[in-house]
Amino acid sequence: MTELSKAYDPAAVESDLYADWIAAGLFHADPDADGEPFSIVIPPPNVTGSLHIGHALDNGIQDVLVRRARMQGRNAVWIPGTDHAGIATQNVVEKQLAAAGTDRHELGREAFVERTWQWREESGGTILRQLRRLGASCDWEREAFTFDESRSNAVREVFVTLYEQGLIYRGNRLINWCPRCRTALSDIEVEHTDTQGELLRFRYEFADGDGSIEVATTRAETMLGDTAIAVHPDDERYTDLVGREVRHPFQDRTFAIVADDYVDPEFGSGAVKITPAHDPNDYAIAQRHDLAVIDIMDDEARLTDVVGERFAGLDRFEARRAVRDALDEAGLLVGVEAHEHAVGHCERCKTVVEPRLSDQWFVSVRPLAEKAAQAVRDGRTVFVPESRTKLFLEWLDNLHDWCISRQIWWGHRIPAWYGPDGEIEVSRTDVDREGWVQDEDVLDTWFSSQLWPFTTMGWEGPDSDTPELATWFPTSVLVTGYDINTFWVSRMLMISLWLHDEVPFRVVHNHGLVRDEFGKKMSKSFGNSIDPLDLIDKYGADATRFALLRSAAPGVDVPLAEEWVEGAKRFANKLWNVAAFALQRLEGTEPGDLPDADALTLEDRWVLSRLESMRAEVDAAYDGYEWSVVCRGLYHFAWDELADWYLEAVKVRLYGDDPEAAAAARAVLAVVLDDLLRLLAPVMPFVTEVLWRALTTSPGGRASLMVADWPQARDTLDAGAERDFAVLQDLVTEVRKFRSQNDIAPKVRFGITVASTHRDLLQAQAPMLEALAGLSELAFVDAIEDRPGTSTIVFGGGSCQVELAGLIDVEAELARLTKELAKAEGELQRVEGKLANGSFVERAPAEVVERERARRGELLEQISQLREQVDALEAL
RNA sequence: GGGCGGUUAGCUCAGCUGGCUAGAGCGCCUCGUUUACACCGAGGAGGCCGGGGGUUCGAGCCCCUCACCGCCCACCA
Repeated sequence: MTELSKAYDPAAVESDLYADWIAAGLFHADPDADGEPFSIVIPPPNVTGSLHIGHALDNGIQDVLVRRARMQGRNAVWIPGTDHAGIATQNVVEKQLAAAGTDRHELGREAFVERTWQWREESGGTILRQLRRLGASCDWEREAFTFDESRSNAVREVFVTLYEQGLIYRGNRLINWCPRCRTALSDIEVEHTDTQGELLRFRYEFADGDGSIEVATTRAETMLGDTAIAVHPDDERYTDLVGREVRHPFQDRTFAIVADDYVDPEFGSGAVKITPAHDPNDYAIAQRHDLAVIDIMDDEARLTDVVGERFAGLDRFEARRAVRDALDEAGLLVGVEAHEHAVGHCERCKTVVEPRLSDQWFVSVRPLAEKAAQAVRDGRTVFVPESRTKLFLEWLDNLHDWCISRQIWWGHRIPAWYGPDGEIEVSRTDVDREGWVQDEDVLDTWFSSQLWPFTTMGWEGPDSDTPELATWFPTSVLVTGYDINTFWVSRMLMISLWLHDEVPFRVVHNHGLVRDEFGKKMSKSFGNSIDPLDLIDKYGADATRFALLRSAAPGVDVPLAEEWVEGAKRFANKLWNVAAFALQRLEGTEPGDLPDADALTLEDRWVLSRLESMRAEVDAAYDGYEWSVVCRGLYHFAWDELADWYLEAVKVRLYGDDPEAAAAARAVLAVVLDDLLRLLAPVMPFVTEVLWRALTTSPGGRASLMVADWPQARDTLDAGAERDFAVLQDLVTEVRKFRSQNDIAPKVRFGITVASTHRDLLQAQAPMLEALAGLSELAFVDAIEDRPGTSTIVFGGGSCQVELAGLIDVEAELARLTKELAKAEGELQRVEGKLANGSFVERAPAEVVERERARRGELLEQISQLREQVDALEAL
């Protein structure tokens, strides 16, 4: 046992405790150890990142899960690591180069990659270091990196396997291109935002000079690559025109009008200009009609020479204006109107994405998606909340092939080699032959992170047979925001089922996004973001975790304000003081067996019953990922029941002169506190550990709450005790109310005369009642006889009479009573109405009707007493 | 264009399969230096549970409808 300081100071204990846990090896797990396996792999944060509030929530939840699993005796591991984050990391290093007045091309590929590795050695560990501040109990000996040797071997193995199975192919197709990053992007790396643009209507003149046809576009510059005009085959306005040629106004060429179902006759003129190289729909039409494809832009989205001298070299946005002016000049512009439409932006740098035709590598996702969908439908992986399931399945159903090649340098190089005669070889080992060169591109970051649940356990190929895989794969649960279900969760499911015929995780727990206290998204630019490290500095890791989890429910966004974290710190401090009190009074009593039933007082039986009911509720909430319920249950029990009532009630015995009674009280208090600390430990690991160690002298001397047993159900539910205690609470509360409303100082003690059906109970508990309500004595009578100069306090179980002489302010008391009377009469009216309703009495369950009848009785009683009191006061 | 979620006290939210005399935290008001805690204690004020309709003995909870807000998905120029 140790003395506790007056207030809890998180900073004073957290780092030492964390070091202590590490030194004791408590985070490290052994696949061969006993216990039902439990495993989580961290969603690897980008090496470029630093801990933001969303990570704090995500990892806080994971830590809660793994800490509880350990206490439950499971063989639990939490594997940490980071993602090399291809484009994001490359951008960071490129910015540094730009600041230094150079760029990656000047540096050269090899030196650039070298430099990026160096950057990651120096700065890449930031976020994992910060996670330690949060208390994350990761098995740091197992830290992995998506781009380290083992993970890279796995990536190559998977690429080659899928290639051999025909699921990876190279093709010249229209992809999303970021002209700033100068790389291809997958569909989901494109963010669509509604943008106000212009819809330009203009005419193409027929080649024979006889008339024209009107088309519309939001991207005027693309007309420089038009190779057809499409109309709907059933559109009578144009039936005769199909097959006719139009002349390009700025280029010396003509092209035809074609008919295609894709065209919506209702939109615009019903005729669509077709730019196969720069629009996915147009590309599809071009394929159907065997149209020419003219690529008009370079990789920075500048127009190339093919568009003709007038526009060559212009940026696409300059060109948009230039083409518009040129059309106007040529008398072809029909009109310009404001037009809102969705424009795709690069997820990483927010540049407008350009559809572009190029040679890329793709994964054919259909077969993989089907397996994944089936596994989810079969419940082999379940989503929490369940409502995400449907969304996820629908998304899987509509997947397009996945473009996996990126024209950047930081990432896994594609294991394909090209021979001098255009041969391609995809290989597990480097091709080192004269004249052969490796593909310049690297793989999408998600290609490696999709393998994470098994590569972190040492999988590098079908022959891998590590104990980690045997024990911990599939993982137990994956914790992420719902925002990356598509990016990552889906791909892990697909690839894992495809390669192993096994789901990567049994549960996907989606939490929400952290928002500010008004529900606004936290963002640096908006100035409402909160730095979790600041919170930890100011309020402690426990408070930060508790505040986040307290408003977290599956799939629901989490609002957070700094004051709420402050509130959580106050909770930690409250616990601290509860324990401080206990330490003073326990006199060495250790948590152990409960005293015999006959040694338990009413408040003991009450608190043990409440404890058990809280334990059951909280335990179930842990199982259901209902974090706010977990937190609320623990908070409410600790503060409103243990501290406010039990501790106060138990003082009578602790300060009393009956040693046996005091010993029993101490034994119960020790057990209750011990269970509470255990149940709270996963959420607030630091303060609970300090207090638990202070309250427990373990024989080994170095025991930790981290590996203490998780509380089991106790046979202590006691409805009778709860009912009886509620009577006492009600009496105490009513007396306090009377005192407060009549401005009677706390020091002033007064006696009451009680008439109650619970006379024996109240009589037995008189010392406690006197202590809690500040009474000088309790006298008992069969019935209150109303007398002038007295007031009657009604409580749920009877009433008591107070001599008013010298105690109260008559006017104020009268006003209060009148108001209360009106309220009671109003409610009586409601109850009478219900009971007067024949069908209610007939059809409602008997117990419900009975409850209303009883309520009527109580109200009648209360009203008559109130009336008597009013009369009595008025007589004064 | 499609889908999902929300609308309950000043703010942020709980309210499970309909029985609520609708709760919590923060904020607000009054009182209080009672020997665990002023990072506290006691008490209090404050809600036509978004609008309208329906089902039911009974609706914050179920159904329909409208309004507003938020999010996700989407290759109509």
